[in-house]
Amino acid sequence: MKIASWNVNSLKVRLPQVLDWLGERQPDILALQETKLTDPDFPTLDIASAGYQAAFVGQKTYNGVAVLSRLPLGETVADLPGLDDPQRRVLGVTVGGVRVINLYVPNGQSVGSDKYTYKLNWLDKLAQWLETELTRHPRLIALGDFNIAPEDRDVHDPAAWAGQILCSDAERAAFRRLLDLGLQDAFRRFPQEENTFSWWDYRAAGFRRNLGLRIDHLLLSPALAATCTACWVDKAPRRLERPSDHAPVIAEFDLELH
DNA sequence: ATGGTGGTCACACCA
Repeated sequence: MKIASWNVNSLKVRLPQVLDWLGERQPDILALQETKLTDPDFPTLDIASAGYQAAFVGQKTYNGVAVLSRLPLGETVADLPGLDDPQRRVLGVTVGGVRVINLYVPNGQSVGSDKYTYKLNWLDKLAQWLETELTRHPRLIALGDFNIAPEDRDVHDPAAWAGQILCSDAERAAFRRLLDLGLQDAFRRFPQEENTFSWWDYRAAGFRRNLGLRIDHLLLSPALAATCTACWVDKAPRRLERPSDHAPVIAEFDLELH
């Protein structure tokens, strides 16, 4: 069983790449962020033709999340409890006994800005909700674009990024709080090459020079972590023409969904 | 100093 996360930065533009990638990698579940589509515009038929059902919640221009699955989708939720938020950033779905929580964490813009305050409050509400969800669902994965580089080794130039947005102490503390709930960073359960990232700025030839950050994560409950056999970043789609600025991250499990 | 989107054809907003 494979579960993946990919911030596609417009599903309208990236749909051909997503369909190709589904065919190549054959994930059981794919969580998408930044679809930037309203629900009537979601490409349900194209995705069904590829063999996947879809749950989605979107808005015009910004945000938007979706979960694609080969198996039927169960209980769905699209809001963080305690946060009255028109921004479509959360989609929880139960698939084959696994609780899948797809997240597009706010970017935060810059430390100290209004958007930064919103991000930290959002992460506080997220932690409270995940604590509850973990009591209800032993097998849980919280995955997506967290917009947080958890440690200096997740940053191409830690000195330049020190204290900056995506790397600030408060953001990293919010990420650690999720780990303190018992969630495990799937990527760090396995040996990895140094300077492996999941996002590279479009500007200044960031990808070619590997000036990236690891901000896309798959966090596993203990029961799910026990079955995880691999976690890796697939850089291939980032090399294509007109790529997303993020690469997909995949976790593999010794587990059959049913 | 790039890219996606929207609403206009030049630029603002967001990442």
